[in-house]
Amino acid sequence: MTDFDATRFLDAYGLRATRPRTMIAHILFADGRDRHVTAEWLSDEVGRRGEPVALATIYNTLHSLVEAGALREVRGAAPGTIVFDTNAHPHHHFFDETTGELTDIPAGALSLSGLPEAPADKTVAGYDIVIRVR
Amino acid sequence: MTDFDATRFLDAYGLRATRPRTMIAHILFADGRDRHVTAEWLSDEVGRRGEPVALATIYNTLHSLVEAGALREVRGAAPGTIVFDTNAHPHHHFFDETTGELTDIPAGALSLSGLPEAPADKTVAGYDIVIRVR
DNA sequence: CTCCGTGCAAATAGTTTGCAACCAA
DNA sequence: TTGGTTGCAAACTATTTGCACGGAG
Repeated sequence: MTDFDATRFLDAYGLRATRPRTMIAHILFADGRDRHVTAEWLSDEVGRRGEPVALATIYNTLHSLVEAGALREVRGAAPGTIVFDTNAHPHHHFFDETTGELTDIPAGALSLSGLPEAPADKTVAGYDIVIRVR
Repeated sequence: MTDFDATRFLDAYGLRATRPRTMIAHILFADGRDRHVTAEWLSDEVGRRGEPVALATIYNTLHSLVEAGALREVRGAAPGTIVFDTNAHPHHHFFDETTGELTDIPAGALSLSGLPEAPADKTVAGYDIVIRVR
């Protein structure tokens, strides 16, 4: 079984260990796998495992986790849905236009050459590369 | 003045020259500049120049133009809004996280090395690079 | 004349907010 | 105790759809 300690995990990110957050942390981080989840999927999954959590709380928690740095919001997926990535480190994605599925591109498999300068008095905060496949 | 012929332009893309389409073509393509527009901005701009057009028609037209290849949908901008780019050729963008503004990156200023293989039986349809600045 | 395109209003989808009740520290 | 959290329902934003009317070819 998993020896994942959700309370400790949340604590490390400065978040109180409440019931919803504990469940969500388990689902997302217990096995250390990289996941791409939507609020809706997560809500369903929470329901499947026990007491449901209000959708608004799902969003709250996801955003808290993003802010804390445990999760990353992925841009470039189908418009109209936010995808959260349990891999918070910089990396890029395949986006399958047919299925809407998002897959990681193995780190280091890809790099940019000639990163242009940011416009005046702006700094580059990062970059997202989405390879669209069909 | 502009010698832009919207009817001819639309015709070239196989689209009938109706009033809404003519107005939109003028706004987007008359001066040949590259533009990033949202449906809402376009709707306002149409209103500013004369008879308004139903928002649904704005969307219809934009999608027709995308399908025809005159316009490109940009992924990776602020979630929840579709941005249409009058530059239909492959190129990439700066996304200003503060203002939500999208700017073109001069073509050729940027290239990708080590484009990874697409997952099994998929083909790469293209890629979008968004450089986030702050 | 015919059919594509349009306008309107209503429907959706996804996400956010306001606020009272609640509970971890 | 007390301020951070939650749940619910209602609000919102962006986009899409259904359907009758209208105009381009």
